[in-house]
Parts: sequence; C-alpha cells; structure tokens
Amino acid sequence: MPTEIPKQYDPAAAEAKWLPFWEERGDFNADPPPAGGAGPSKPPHVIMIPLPNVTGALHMGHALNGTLQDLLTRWRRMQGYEALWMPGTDHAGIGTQAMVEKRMLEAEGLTRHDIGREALIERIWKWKDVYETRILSQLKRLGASCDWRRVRFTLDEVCSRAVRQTFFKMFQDGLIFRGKRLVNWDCFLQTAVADDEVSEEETDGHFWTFNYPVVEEGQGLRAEGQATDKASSSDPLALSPQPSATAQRISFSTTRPETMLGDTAVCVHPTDERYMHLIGKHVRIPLNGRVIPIVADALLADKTLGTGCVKVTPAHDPNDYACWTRNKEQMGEPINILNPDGTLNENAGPWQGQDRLVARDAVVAEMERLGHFEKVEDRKIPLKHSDRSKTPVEPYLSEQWFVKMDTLAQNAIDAANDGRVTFYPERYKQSYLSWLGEKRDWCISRQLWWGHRIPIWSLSEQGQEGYFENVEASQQVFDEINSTDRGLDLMSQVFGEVVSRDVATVRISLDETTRQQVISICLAPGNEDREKQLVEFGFTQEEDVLDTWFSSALWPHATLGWPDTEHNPPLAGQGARAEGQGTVKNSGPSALSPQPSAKNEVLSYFYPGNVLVTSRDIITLWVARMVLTGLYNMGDVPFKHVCIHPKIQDGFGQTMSKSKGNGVDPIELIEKYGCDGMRFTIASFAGETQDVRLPVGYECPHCQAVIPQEPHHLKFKPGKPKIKCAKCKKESQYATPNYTPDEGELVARITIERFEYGRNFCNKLWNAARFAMLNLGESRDESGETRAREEALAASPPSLALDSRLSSLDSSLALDSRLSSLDSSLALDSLAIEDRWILSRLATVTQEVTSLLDIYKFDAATRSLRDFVWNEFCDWYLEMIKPRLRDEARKPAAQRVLVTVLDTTLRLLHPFTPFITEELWQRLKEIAPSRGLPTPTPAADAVIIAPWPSGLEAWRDTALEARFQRLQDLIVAVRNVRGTYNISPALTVTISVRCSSASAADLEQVRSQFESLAKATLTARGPDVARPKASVSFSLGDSDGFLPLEGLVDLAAERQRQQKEADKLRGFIAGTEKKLGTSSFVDRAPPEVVADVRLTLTNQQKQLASIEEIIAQLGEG
RNA sequence: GGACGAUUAGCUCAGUUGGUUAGAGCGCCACGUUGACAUCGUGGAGGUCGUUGGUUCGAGUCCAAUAUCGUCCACCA
Repeated sequence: MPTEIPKQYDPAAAEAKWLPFWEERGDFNADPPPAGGAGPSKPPHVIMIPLPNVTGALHMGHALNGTLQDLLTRWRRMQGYEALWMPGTDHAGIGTQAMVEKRMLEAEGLTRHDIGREALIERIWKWKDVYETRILSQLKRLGASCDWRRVRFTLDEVCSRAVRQTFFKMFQDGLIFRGKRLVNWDCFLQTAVADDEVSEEETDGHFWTFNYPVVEEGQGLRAEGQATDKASSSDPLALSPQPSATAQRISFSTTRPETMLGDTAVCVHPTDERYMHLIGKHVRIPLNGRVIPIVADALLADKTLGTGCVKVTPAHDPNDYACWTRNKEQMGEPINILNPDGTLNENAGPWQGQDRLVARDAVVAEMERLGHFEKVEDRKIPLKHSDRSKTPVEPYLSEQWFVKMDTLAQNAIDAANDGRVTFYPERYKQSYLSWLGEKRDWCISRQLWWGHRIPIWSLSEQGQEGYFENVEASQQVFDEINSTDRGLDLMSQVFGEVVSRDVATVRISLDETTRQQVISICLAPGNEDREKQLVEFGFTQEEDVLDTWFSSALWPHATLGWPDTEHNPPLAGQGARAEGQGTVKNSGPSALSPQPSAKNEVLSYFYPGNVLVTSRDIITLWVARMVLTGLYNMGDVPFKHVCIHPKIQDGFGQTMSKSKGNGVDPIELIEKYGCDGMRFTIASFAGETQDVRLPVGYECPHCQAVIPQEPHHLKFKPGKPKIKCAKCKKESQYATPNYTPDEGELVARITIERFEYGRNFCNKLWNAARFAMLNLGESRDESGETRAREEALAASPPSLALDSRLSSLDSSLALDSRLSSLDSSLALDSLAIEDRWILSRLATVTQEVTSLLDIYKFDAATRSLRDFVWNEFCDWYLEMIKPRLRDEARKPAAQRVLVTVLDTTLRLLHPFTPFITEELWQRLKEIAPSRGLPTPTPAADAVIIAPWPSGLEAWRDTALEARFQRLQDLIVAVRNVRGTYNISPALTVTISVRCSSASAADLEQVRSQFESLAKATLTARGPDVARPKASVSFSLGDSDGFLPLEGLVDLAAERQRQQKEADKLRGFIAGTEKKLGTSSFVDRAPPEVVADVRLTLTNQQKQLASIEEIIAQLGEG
C-alpha cells in the first residue's frame, strides 16, 4: 500500500492541501483565448458574484450563494468551458458609512462633522480593508474558485471609471436631471436616511381637527400662480384675520398642525357629495392668509376617513407630494417650512426659528385664537424613527439627482419578455417586470461622503433682471442652449479652448427657488486637469455621492474593464499572493497598470455573461438595473439566466442578516462539519420553493450537550453574557456577532445539526473510496520491479506544477503495466449482472444530475447523487462484489468496474464537494492511474480539470435494472423475515425460492452475492420448488421464498403474520376490483391505465393465492 | 391593500405533465461491533397531504373560497 488511508475523512487537512494546489496551478484563472491561437477555443462561461457589502463579515446566506456559484463554475469548467467567476466587493455607501460613524460615536463621541470629509473617508477605507480581507478569506475557505487575480471593488480605479463614463453618457443623453424629492430626514444627524433604515414606532400623539374658510368668488382671490409667491404671504396681518361668520368652512384633521404653514391645497374626493360643489374654489389659511385651491384627487382623499377632506403639504408628506405631482398646475410649488435642523424656516413667518414641536403648539393656539380650531383627541400615531439616531424623521423635500427611466426601463422589460433574460424559477420574472413597469425615475444622489462623488461641477449666477420671471420661457432658452453648440461656446470660455463633447457636457437650468441660472458641467473620466480648471473658475463639485446601486448596476461590464476597449483590465499581482487574501489597494492612480493588448479581449470574450445567482430581495434594486445599464452601455444583456435561490433563516424564521445579529459565520460550520459537508448540505437546500430554516444550537464546552438558541441570545447585552447548559448546569461564554469571547475562555460554539447530513455523506464517500482503494491494491505483485517504480514515484514531488503532467503521465504508463491483466478492452455484456446494473444506474444518475444542474435544481441533483452513492453504490454494489474481490479469478473484472464507477462518481461530485473529491482523486491516481471502460485511459491530473461525465447512454439498460430490482426485493424479503423473527445475524439460514426459470438463472448468476447479502444458503430455485414443511414464507408476486425455520420460530405466530398479510392484500384487491367494476372508469380512463390496473389486480391475486397456500400448509403443520 | 410563496411523518423537507399501497434525512423502537464506514449496518413504527367546496372515471397534484405563516411592494390625513 502506498499510504495508509485513515478511517475518517479529515476535512481540515484536505482543505489546507488542495486550495493552494489549485491556486498554484492556476485552475481558477480564466482568460480569453490567445490572439491568433490555433485550434478550437473554449466557449466562455461567466458568473459575476453578487458583490458582498464591506459592512461586515459573511453569513450563511452568502455561503449558500457562494456555494451555488462555485458549483456551477466548477461544473462548467469540467464541461470544457473557460469558466470565469468574477469576485469583488461593494462599498455599500450608506451601510458602511453608518457603521463607521456609529463606531466612532460610541468609542470617541465624534460625529462626521467633527472630523470632516477627508478624515472620515480615510477611516472608512481602513474599515473596508479589514472587512474586504475578511470577506475574501471567507469565500476562499468555501472553496470558491473565483479568478482571484480579477478581484474588484466598486470604488477602485476600474469601477470608478465605468461609473464616471456612464454618468457622463447619461448626462450627455439628457437622461440625468435634477429634481425635488421627499426623503426621510434625520434632523439630529442632518442627513437623509434610506427607507430601510427607518422603523416605525407607535408614539403618543394628538389628532387635531381644524377648518379653513372658503374664499367667496371675487373676494381676495389671486391668480393661481401667485399662491406660492412669498410676497403674498409675507404680511398675514394685511388680510382679515377673522372670517365672516357666514363664510363656509371646510374641516380636516392632522397630526402635525405646523405643516399647515406649508399647505398648498386641500383635497377632497371627486365624487364626495359633501364637497363636490367646492372643487375648484379656494380656501384661506388663517395663519398666514395664503389662498390655496380645493382640489379633487381620488387617490389621496378617502370619503370614509375623518371629515373626508385632507390638507395637502407636498413638501412634508409623501402622499401629499404624490398628489401634488398629479395636480401641479392647480397647486403651485411645494413649500418647505423646515430647516435641516428641524426648526422652521422663513416660510413659517412669525414662527421662524422655532423647533417644529414648539411651533406645533403655537400654531394650534393661534388657530384656536382665530376660531378655526374644532377639536383634539389623543391617539397612538405610527411615527418613523431613524435607526441610527433613534429620533423621529421628517419627510423633507430636497434637491436630488435622477435618472430618467422610461426608455431604459422599457428596454429591460423587453429583454425579459423576449427571453434574452430568463428567470429560474420563472415566477420571479413577474416582480422584475412589475417593478420596471412603474418606470419610476431613479433617485441616484445620496447625502453621504462614502461613495462616487457626482461628477458635476456647477456655478449659479444671477440672470439679468426679469430674465427668469417666466419659468417656461427661460427653460426654452436653456433647452436651446443645451441642444446646440452654444453650450460649447460657454465651455470654451471656461477652459480657454474648444473642448470636445466627449470630454465635457454643459447644461443650463433654472433654480426655481433662488431664481438663478445654474451652469452644470459634467466631465468624462480622466480629465483631472479640467476639474482643477473648473474649480479655479469658481465652479464647485456636487457634494452628494451616487447611490451604491449605480456602481453595482455596472458590475458585469465594469469589472471587465469597460469603457476601456483598448486594453485588458489590470490583474492583481499573480504569483505573489501567497500571503494574502488582500486585494491591491486601488485608491492610488498608479497602483495598477493595464495589461498591454490592442483591444480589450477580456470584455469582448466574457461579455455577456451566463448566469446571475442571487436571492429575490434584490431583483429590483440590482438585477433590473444591471440589465438596464448593460443594455445601455454594452447594447446587450449582462447575463442570460437569473437563478434565484432561497434565503437562509434562523431557527425562528427570521432571515439571517448582519443587522439582526443572527448571522452565523460559515467558517464556524466549516470547522465543525468540514467545508464539503457544509457545501453538500447547503446545496441540498437550494430548491425552487422554500426558504431554509436553520435552527442553531450552542454546544456546551463542558458536557457537549446542545443548548438550543433562543431569541434572547441574539440580543445585544453589555459585558460578556453567558449561556447555561440545561444538562450540566454549567455556564460558558458563547459567540455571537455582537462580541468576541475572551481569550482562553471555554466557549459554547455554534452547531447546526442539519449539517451532519453533509458531513456524514462525506465520511461515507470517504470510506467507500477507502474500501475500493484497499481492494484495488491487493492484486499487485510485490516484485522488486514494482517497488522500484513506487519508490521512483514517491521520490518525485507531488505534481503541483503544470509541467509535471508529462512526468506523471510517464509514471502512470509504468504503473499501468502492473495492471496489465486489466488493460484489455472489457466488453459490457461479459460483465456480471451487478456490474451492468451499477453502470446503468451511474449512466442514469449522470444524465439526471447534468440536466438538473442545467435548470438550477441543486436540491434534486444533490439527492440524486446521495441516493446513488449511499443506497446503490455502497449498500448494494460494494456489498455484492465483496465475494468476488476475495476470489482471484473473478476479481479483475470487479476491480475494473469498481474503479470506473468511483472515478465517474468523484467527477460528478466534485462541483458539490471539491476537497474530498480532489483528495480521493489524487490518492486513486497513485493506485490506478488509468481507468475506465471498456478501455482504460489515463486519469486527469486533478479532478478539478477532469472532464464532466457524459456519453454513458450505452450503459443504460432498463430491463436489466428491473431484473436487478427483483433480486433486491428477494434479499430484502429474507432480511425482513430475519428481522421479524429476530434471527441472529450470526446464523446462516437456508432458503428455497419458487420463481420463473429466467429469475432462477439470474439468481444462480449472483448466487454467492445473494447468499452473502441475505446471510442465507440457497438450496433450491425454479418453478417446481415446493414449500418445505414448517417453514416461514414470503410472497413477492412473481416469486415465493421458503425458509425452514422449525424450532427457531413460532409457527402459530407465522400463521398470524401471513393472515395479516393476506388481509391487507384482500383489501387492496377489493379496491382494485371495485375500480375495475366501475363502468365509468373502464370506459373513460385511457386504455393503458386500465390495462395497468388489470395487471396489478392479476399480480395481487397471484400473490394472495401464494399466501393462502402458505397459510393452508401452515395449518397442516 | 396588492403580488408571490408556503401549509405533506415528532422535526426539516421532496413529491416532475392528475393514475396502483404518498417518499427522504434527522429523531424514535428492536437487533447488530461479519475485514470500508458506529459520522455505520439490518429491520420496524409513524401521515384521513391546513380547512371547505368544485372539476374529473380518478386529486397531495387542477379550480374557487377560507385560515395561518413568510417575503416583496404600496399605504396608514
């Protein structure tokens, strides 16, 4: 034996060994075919990783995502594709900045305003370096066969350039515009917060009802356009504070009375009979005398709620804002009454400068004084709070940048509708389409510092007197400038020379608030000098950064080097990466240099990609936007398939996430169950429907009992909380994402029992292979010549380098000669029945797994493989060939089939369990360097590059599988009898079988195998076998078995057992007969179904007859 | 409120276009350490497929309603 094979698979050792082996060989790398290279080139297969955020470490959800992508990548690589899996991470603007700011505030009491933009960004880069390193090393531990030379980060040079170019192109095409939008404003932190960063809390509040007086025709009514004119509202006392007693009033309710100062309308339902006659009339806001219209809007007003009438404050309420967009021409501009710090601004008149909550009471008092207060009641109000500051957020109207979505969205819709992009499972196409169908403009600006700063420099200036009085006319002038070369003239003034439209684009617009004209210049990437010129000229760059999704939307082509079509994208230093998971820091301009080449072959070869693997919650945010930008920048979709996999939940049904603190680090599970065990289990989860629930436990370090996780374990507590073991009552620290246990402390580690499934499977595979290898080696002669070869082989270093292929081929040829008796071609029909059976099953499984992977049914593929390996290969085949392996004459053929099945199985399993299969492949290669049927061929150097099994259809033989099934049934029946009567396994029983001559022939062929599996001696078989006296029997329909067990069993009990069996059968027969007696069934069901049922009936009757005969004989004694 | 999914054995889940007696893993019970594997082997117990209707010769599977849970989206003067 070349090496001892341990009885247990050691995952850690294999993982440590084969990861560097593959990396050093360059197996993960994918490159375009060399220019002018001869021979057929491989087709590409591309997967872009759903870039993890650098906000924190990966959890099991990422492990699932990564496992599936690696599985697909390894599978396609084996199929002969140039398989690229592109790795990288996302800067995740809001999340990362918030995380760093939070830490800073907690640890040092500093806010970002204290340290400034530069210093904050510097801190975030440091954070990013730490977590990027951690994330990439987690992925590597998973066995992720990414092309690590190509790792990208959304803020690196290559991605930044793509962002700048896309923004520039969109700006040039007029797709980018500025507009107002309601955001969730955190008055404490003075920043906008995203919708998913606010949470609702029930708060004690009040529900006031007020009224506004309706303005009679001709009385103080102003032109609509002037309703928002500040001059008109600057002097409320100029208007009558007291409405005439007879004036009609309109009542409404509010929880935020101060927003009355910003009302621009009141709204009623168009069919509300109480108010229909008022629609189009006006009311006066008593607080400031402003006159606002009464509008009809069926979406905003609800006849059944409150008074049926609602005040409209577009600047401070999302619904009101939506109403405003529908009724703009009647209402005029929204009026913002807030300062960024939550105090009221100049639009609040006398209340300017007061905090909004102070002003609220003052406004109520004033309304009461003026006689427009009706009532107030206490009420619980759901109020949005900022997750970060825990203070209430205010809806706040602010200037934002948008991408116009109509055409872009339509193109992405078309791509899914005409099948250029296909979803697996199909139903997710619907979420994609319905979201895109809204075509809501994409707000791309964020009031953050961490991200891609918007590449626009602008200059505001006062126009000539009266120039901007008419908004529409001004806009026309601007449009003309924007659409002609007059914009270029403007730029040549700034830059002192004529600049090309490919370098800079200018747009002039009107700021409706300040009545100034705004000159905005957008620069294409790579124009740092011009940026300086602009600043010197007095332009200032936008403070805001771009939405994170803007850069991740470009991921599929940005990572391939777009927009550079002349050079391949730069690679990180290959070879010298042994020490580090770290990437090259790309913040410096000269950190990387592009690979020389005449064109970007990487981009043209690898775009478009093949499949995107992700979970459903980012179909809209990310998937749709990648399709949209791919079509826009590249003219083609970024991927053909979108594979949506389940989400991982904890034991309580909560999705695992960083923010919930319920995430489990895959590394913990890899260390406990082995990487392959984890991967195999996780792949078995990935079906089409259900999310995956993973009940978590903690293993008591004192007694190894498992303590189930409870919700309170996940809550953050100060100090180092301990967990108490229910069994041994001892306490220990435990690991959660919230803190790290103390050094040297005994820690209750995470366990998830479901992962034993995969671990046990790996161990089973290991031992099956161990058995095979032990039995492949034995037949060798131990001549001096062989030993010399073995020594020579041992002396040569492990075949790590690529050029070792030749030498290993040499040695394999040499080793081959030792198995010369097996070299010759082995005809299929000369093989034993179990050989042909296992080959047939193998061919079927190969076909199944391949077609299941084609449609991303990982769970079914995993099951199919497990069932084959465990229940067919191990339980039946290995058991059946044991007698043959002890028989020198029959041994060689069994060995040949055994090694072939093992070889193919390892290849089928490699994408699922890469480490153990490589470990076994390399060991097997030493023992059997050539294998296969009918003629052995040298095995590949590594299973990672071995060809995926295919073309095995000739091995399939369904008739033979059916014959084998009968044999299996017979053996199970004997075991059943043994089990029922508790016959010691040490005791060999005798059996005679009454069956057809054909079955008898089969049985004779596998007699020794049968006898060893059933622990029985076969005394007779054939159609004429008679039942021996005092025997226990079974009936299988087409064959009956008789076991003389007199003295061992109670024959009365046997009679009872047979009676029970007969009764059961009679029940079935009655059912079947009834069915066949129903004319509607016989007449209407398809003939083949009826024939099937008739056959069933015949079999049941035959079987019953056998049992009845047995019972009769038992009665005789 | 809208869309989608789920509900099958004690637990976690499969169940392909409707067709004989609904499956697996874990757990449970009994027996077993025979030369690959106790992370194992052999046998066994355990389910009126959430509920109610309907279509059909026939429904876990198709349709309708309903309940519960989950996810996404919208909304809550």
